[in-house]
Amino acid sequence: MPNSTTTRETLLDAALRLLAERGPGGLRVRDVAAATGQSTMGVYTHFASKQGLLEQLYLHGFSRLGADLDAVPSHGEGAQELLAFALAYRAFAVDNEALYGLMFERATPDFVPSDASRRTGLTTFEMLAARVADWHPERADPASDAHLIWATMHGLVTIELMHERWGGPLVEHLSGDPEGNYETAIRSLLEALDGRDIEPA
Amino acid sequence: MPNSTTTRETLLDAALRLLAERGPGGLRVRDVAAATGQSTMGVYTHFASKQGLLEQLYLHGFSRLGADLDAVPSHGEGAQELLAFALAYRAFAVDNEALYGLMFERATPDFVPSDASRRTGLTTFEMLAARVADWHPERADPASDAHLIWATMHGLVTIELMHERWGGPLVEHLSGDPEGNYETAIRSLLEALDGRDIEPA
DNA sequence: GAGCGATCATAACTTTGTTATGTCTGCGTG
DNA sequence: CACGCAGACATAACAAAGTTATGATCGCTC
Repeated sequence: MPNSTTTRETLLDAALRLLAERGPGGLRVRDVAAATGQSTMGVYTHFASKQGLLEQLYLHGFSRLGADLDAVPSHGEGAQELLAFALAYRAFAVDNEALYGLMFERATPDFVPSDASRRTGLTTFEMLAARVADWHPERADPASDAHLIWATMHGLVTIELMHERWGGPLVEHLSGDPEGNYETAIRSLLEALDGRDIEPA
Repeated sequence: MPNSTTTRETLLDAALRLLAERGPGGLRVRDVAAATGQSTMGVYTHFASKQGLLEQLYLHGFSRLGADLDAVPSHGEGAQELLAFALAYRAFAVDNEALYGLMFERATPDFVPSDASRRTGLTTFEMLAARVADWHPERADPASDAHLIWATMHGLVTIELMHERWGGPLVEHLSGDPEGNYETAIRSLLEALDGRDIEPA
């Protein structure tokens, strides 16, 4: 198999490009193959099915997201570092909207990642949990805070992307500066969580 | 048109049932029609297209959600009332998983609600914003807090549903009592936002 | 050099949304 | 009362897209 991996990579690249261009709903097996000059069967020989192809894109997405999040410097002071982490998370979602849809939204109707792939995705959460644990080591249950923070990041990003996709007003109050709104919201949450310790009810 | 609206209702009911049974990806026009004893064309005469049918389900969902949220008593004391509101929001999502997917996730790939429908959805956010404004009238920008709270509710619910759908461990730490985890997270957020006022940095 | 497995093509099959076309019923009008 | 027309519904065909069946080619191994 001399260039078989290369062909595979070519197909993956084409799939990634088409995914980004046309969104998760517009990714067609025929087009992926045609974009590489192959016949439709190429996808099936290399990925067994559309599911298999999507799974590779899914894993690729987590690999990229993991790299982006790792690149956030960890020497920051507490909340500042977490804020940067959260901003990197949003940047990934905005810059890779379709991929984010595949990974975290249900943008591809019948795609269900395998257990192994899902476990890979888990590492992303663990990266966040580690930062949270660093932030407040004395907190009894950092995973609980990490859960809340992740849910907030994900919710904010999802709503922003929905906004962007649908053009129209969803929460018109928030149009204008999405990144600023996101930062404000995350800052609110972090400061709030910070204050909670200082002021133990 | 003697019983035409009735036929329409029958189709809508069947569609809702099939949506709940098989999820958004499993809703087929043929099956909706067949479930009512009609031919496929019945859907097209009454809803013009699958999009049209989905749009009615979308509106129906918001109607139901609005009723559920309105039913939350508004005489509660501040955060307590908002917590009940948030729990009602989650209950709707969990009890109407597929509908929630249609309304707020991208579970139906190519469905895009019309502007009018989207505006209807906006009222849900406004209901939350009103409660938040009641909660802390002195807050300068209640819509901003409402945005954060909605994003958090939505994020938590989305992650929980993803969990449930995929069976496997996503954040295994959180398996066990989803409603309890949700309540804890929301309570954290609300207490934290509350504390932020008392302690103005 | 023969066979075998992997890669790739052509073409057919299947599902599902959609459209074309026709029938029938009920109702308002001349 | 006959006419015709509009809406509801059926049958059947069409189109897009995932998939499978089948065959051809090429390289590698025995």
